[in-house]
Amino acid sequence: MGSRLTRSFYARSTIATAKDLLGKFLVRRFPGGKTRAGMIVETEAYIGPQDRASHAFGGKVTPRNRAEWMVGGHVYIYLVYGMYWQFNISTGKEGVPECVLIRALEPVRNVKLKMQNVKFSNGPGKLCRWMKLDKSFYGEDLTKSRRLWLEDRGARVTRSQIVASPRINIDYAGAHWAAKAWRFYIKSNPAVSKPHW
DNA sequence: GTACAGATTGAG
DNA sequence: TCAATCTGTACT
Repeated sequence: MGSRLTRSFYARSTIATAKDLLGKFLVRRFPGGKTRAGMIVETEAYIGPQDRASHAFGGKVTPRNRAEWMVGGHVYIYLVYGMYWQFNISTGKEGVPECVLIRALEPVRNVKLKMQNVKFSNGPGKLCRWMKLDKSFYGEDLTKSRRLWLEDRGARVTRSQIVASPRINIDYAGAHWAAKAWRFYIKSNPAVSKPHW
């Protein structure tokens, strides 16, 4: 269908990648061959070690966050609140702890199967449940994986369609970092997660 | 070993 | 408005 995104797409500026991810398609292939796809409509950039909201703040390396340090295009997935997976993609060069959190997808409509509903994927925890993503994907290379990758299917998102706003639920990072407009979403898209402003 | 809070969600 | 639910991380 579309063309898979390659290393050069991810191994560069995190902010630019977070914006360019809007309109790209996340594709999941299940055992047996069935696939499920959704268009990315909302992202957030995390730019450690200086970013207080980042898990790599201060240059910290832990068993949980080591995937953040990988070259762009690898999966960084972790559990929050004891029950929700958060799907991130590493960005930049190896040794640079930056990543993009995928916060919402617009399901690709499948006329043959039952209609997909945005309610299944309009939040970071929900989209992982919908795509059946968990710790087993930790560190997976999206440029090579046979069960998870990203595609450009020709959808165009213009600069005027991109809204930048503060990231969600990171008040612990302090006013300065919480105010950074590093959350990006497609204007008026029905699958964007709750808080709009 | 123990304490504690979190890049969320859905129910009340 | 708030509980669910559990692991990583910090500290004793």
